[in-house]
Amino acid sequence: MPPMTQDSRVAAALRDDILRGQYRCGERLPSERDLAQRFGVHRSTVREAFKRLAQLGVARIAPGGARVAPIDEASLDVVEHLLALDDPPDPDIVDQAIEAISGFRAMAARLGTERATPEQRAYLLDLLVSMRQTELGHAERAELVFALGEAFVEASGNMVLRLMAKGLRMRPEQTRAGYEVFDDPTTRAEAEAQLAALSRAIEAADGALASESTFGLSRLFRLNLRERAQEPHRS
Amino acid sequence: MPPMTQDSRVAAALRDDILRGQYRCGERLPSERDLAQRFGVHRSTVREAFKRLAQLGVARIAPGGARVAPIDEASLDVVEHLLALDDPPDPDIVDQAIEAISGFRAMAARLGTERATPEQRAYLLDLLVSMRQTELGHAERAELVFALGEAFVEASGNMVLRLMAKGLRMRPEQTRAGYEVFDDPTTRAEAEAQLAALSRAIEAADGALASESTFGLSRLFRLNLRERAQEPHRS
DNA sequence: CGTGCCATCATGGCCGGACCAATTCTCCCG
DNA sequence: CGGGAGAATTGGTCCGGCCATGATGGCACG
Repeated sequence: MPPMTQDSRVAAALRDDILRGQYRCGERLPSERDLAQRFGVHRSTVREAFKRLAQLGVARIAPGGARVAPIDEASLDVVEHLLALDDPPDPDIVDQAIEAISGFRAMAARLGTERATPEQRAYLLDLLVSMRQTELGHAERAELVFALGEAFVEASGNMVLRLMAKGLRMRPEQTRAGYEVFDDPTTRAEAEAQLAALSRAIEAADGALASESTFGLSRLFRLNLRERAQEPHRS
Repeated sequence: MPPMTQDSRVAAALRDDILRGQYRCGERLPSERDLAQRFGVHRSTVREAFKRLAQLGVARIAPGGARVAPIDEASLDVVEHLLALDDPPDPDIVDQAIEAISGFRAMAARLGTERATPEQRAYLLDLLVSMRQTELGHAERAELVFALGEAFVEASGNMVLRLMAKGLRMRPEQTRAGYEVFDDPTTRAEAEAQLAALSRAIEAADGALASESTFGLSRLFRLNLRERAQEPHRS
């Protein structure tokens, strides 16, 4: 869908190389002229790719040579690419992302619950009712969980939150396994309890309770997902 | 400190124009050739600037014309520039940013508290003790508050959290007024209570309590800051 | 008068080459 | 072995040009 231009191709290749750790932090990348020859493009095309890498925060480009930037100078946007690097991605990265998303959802739930209009509140409760239906495939449930997060962000009316959410979206197939918590009777009961608490929180505009129950729910997903990731693949 | 290259100059000018709303969303930006003439640079320089804008997510560049992208396609990194646009910046943006930061700090406090090593826990408690000192200027207090947030993020050991934190840093002078809560006896008592709760949370590795008390503390700052912003300037 | 189609133009994508200043590298000298 | 001068490399910017693709306007037709 995105027009595959040459400069984006080059940028993607270099970005993935960097994120994969092919160049140590601080190490000099090949020169623009070298890369131009290697990729069979003009130097100005490589320069455009470099500008994107610099904006992404993975490279620092300066006279004398472009160098790999320390990871903590990167933009939040790199997370998306880190998760897309391999298939399956590094389970460690996935777990950290899920954990961050759990925390973020708790935060969105709090702010959203405190600010929601009556209509938004009704919609949120609607989503929760849907989620408690017995017969739901993992895909449908994943969609509801996603929609719930988006609804909280929307209800918060906070643009910064929206931008954060954008940087934290994961591909559905990477989270789907988490929803198996609804298959096991024990974990299902706990999930149901958290959903009930979340409903009460929304009705009462209780941000703290919304935050807690959302985090508890996300933790169930996360722990389940981590167990699944540690099992040997059966495909 | 960053070398002021021509392309970064052009990119900054266009970015600020866009963020200031000079171009409506979806509207076509001037052509590369026009801008090159307007800024007195070569077209390839403008192209490099465009690539950065595209990576920032504020412009979508395609054959036929570059267009302004909808705000929610932007990177979290735009927040920094939104806050730097005017002096003083739009109080609405500032308030949303502070709110998001409050939520983020609560989330970091939770994850950090649950994961901290004994050494990190000791350091966190140390910071809290420092913050409860009576004689502290707003600047020193601001530094401590900042350090506390960074310490929680560090303790969480979560890289995604680190990246989020980077996108949420505010300039000290924009938050300093919030620390006046320690001047008023009433709010000071409340702040002290939250700090005490946070200490207990860290000692007990109680993530939920850490989250609550951190959010409560941040809210004090935020409400105070908002009041100050609404007062007429006395400078 | 409205409408759909086609030629034309403008725009971005990319290329080849060039010059400069600053950095980095190399090698020789002390 | 250390240091400094000169050479090579590198990024920053510019020039001018070609191409394919969207945008645009005018013209013929209904």
